[in-house]
Amino acid sequence: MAIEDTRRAVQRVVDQLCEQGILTATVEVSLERPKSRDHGDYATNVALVAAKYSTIPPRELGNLIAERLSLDPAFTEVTVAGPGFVNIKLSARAQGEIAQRAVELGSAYGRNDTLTGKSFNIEFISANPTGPLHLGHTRWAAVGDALARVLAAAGADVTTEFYINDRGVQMDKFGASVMAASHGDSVPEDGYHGGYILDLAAAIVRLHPEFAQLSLSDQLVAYREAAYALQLQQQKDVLGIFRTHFDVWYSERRLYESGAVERAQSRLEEQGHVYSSDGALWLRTTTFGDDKDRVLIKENGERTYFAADTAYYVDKRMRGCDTAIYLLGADHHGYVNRLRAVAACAGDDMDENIEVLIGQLVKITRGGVEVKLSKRSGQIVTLEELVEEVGVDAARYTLARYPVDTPLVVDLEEIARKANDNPVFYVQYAHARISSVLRNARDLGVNWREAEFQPELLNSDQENELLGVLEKFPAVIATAAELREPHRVARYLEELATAYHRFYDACRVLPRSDEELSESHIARLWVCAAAQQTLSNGLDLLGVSAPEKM
RNA sequence: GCCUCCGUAGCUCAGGGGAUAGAGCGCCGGUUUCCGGUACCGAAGGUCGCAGGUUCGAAUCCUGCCGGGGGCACCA
Repeated sequence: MAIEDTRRAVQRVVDQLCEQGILTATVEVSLERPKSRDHGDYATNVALVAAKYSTIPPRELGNLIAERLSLDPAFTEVTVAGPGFVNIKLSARAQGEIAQRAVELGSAYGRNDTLTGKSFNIEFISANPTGPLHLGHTRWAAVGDALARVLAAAGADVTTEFYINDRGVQMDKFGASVMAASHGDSVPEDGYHGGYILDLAAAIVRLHPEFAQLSLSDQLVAYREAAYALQLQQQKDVLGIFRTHFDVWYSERRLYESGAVERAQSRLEEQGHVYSSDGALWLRTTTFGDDKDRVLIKENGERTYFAADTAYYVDKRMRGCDTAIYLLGADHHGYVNRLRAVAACAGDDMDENIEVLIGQLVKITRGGVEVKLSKRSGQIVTLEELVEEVGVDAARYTLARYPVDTPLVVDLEEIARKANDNPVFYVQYAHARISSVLRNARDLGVNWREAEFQPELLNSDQENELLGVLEKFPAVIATAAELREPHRVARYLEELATAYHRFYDACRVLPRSDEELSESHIARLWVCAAAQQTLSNGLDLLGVSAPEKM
């Protein structure tokens, strides 16, 4: 019996009390899984909350609720504790059915419809195509991709998007740097200095020897465009290795070429938030909480980067998403208010249609010594290097298991050296261990799926605990999606792995050599399969593999 | 100065108003006749930055302060 069924049962009792005039108003029942097992499978504070609407003190109210609930055969024990908590113990049968449900739903177990009918556009990373992706982008690759999967698992329609900043002076500096390198000259002072510039230059000289014949100004363009194409492809390749998929790669140039910038501007003008001043064209973002108004078109006639931002937002919405989610680094937090104001200026609801998630930066240490990241000096740790050093699974899991608003310190040596102590391996190990047990069952000719499953046999503390954890999975996904916090999935998996290991330690799954196969073994195999499925589903949400052997 | 995030065990961090504040690492001590010991059990370790407030109840919500990170462009 799932938590929601139980909650409804309690709700019915509370509603009844209201109808009978014992409560002057009914209250929404919230049910939780208590931290301590002594407090039952489920607990509710409803008596404490409802006491406001009654002359009866909380504890007595609790007794009243408990009395009525205990009539339900699904509950073996309903008690009142402390100031008035009602603690509920499920029957082994009601609890055990969870295993069967998880197995039968398979990869769909955990999916729910809390966000069904809502569409999201999630934009993350959005790096300049002027260099390799580095660690600053990596947290977003892991978190953004996991968030997209979590939202989809909660029923939402999700589009992931990467915005390519391929216009402006940075691109020209990039092109000039590569051209200089290809001529054997030193790179301009304000250019890009990483070793990758030399590699790009060498590749282009090999692919396009004819560039040398062009005039210098034509060469600059040719080198810029060739380097852009190579660098963008390199970013795509690395993200592919990192299992981070983007549905849409949206180029800033396309934004201009498609007329989206003009369309957005006229949209904003229609809404009446655009004005001229000092020879420039402004958007009145202060109406919606920004510190100052922002310039769309500069005095010299050029559009600002901000103009492109507004166009991009309007374009996303016109392409059909309900909510545009932006994942930005803490160094961009000053953009939050203006972006929200843009939405409002475009006539949208800035609490509904736009969400900006700010993530704190990742500090990297290697053997306890901080690794300074600086693109200018070329001292960078790239996403590619990280993957080579620790692997995709460890990198993704490590970056996705923390809430994004806490600064993160990751020690590269520690992740690499102590791979076995890493939480990701703990979780993966649980999956591999179960896989092994199920393999052994197959080798013994045990066909547990065809045998009768008797959930009431699962009555030990460890089985009970494990089933309880399994049951929470859909709720964990729903919460992670609702709060945009995919790290909750990782934390949940660690809890599940622990519950499984304890179960495994206490409960023999397969018959020993001198034992006959019993219904109890069958029931435990169902639990194993349910745990395996749930671990696999959860790891998949994080983009981490679920190995059958390690 | 203004905005924002953070402050929880020696270290790295979980804890979306509830009961005795948790995990991993590190440290100390245990557990195995056969299913993966990369596991499990136990011990030690805390003024949850400080002070008020709201509440039956605050690590959690509010206010102020202290300390730290980041940000405050007609840059891209």
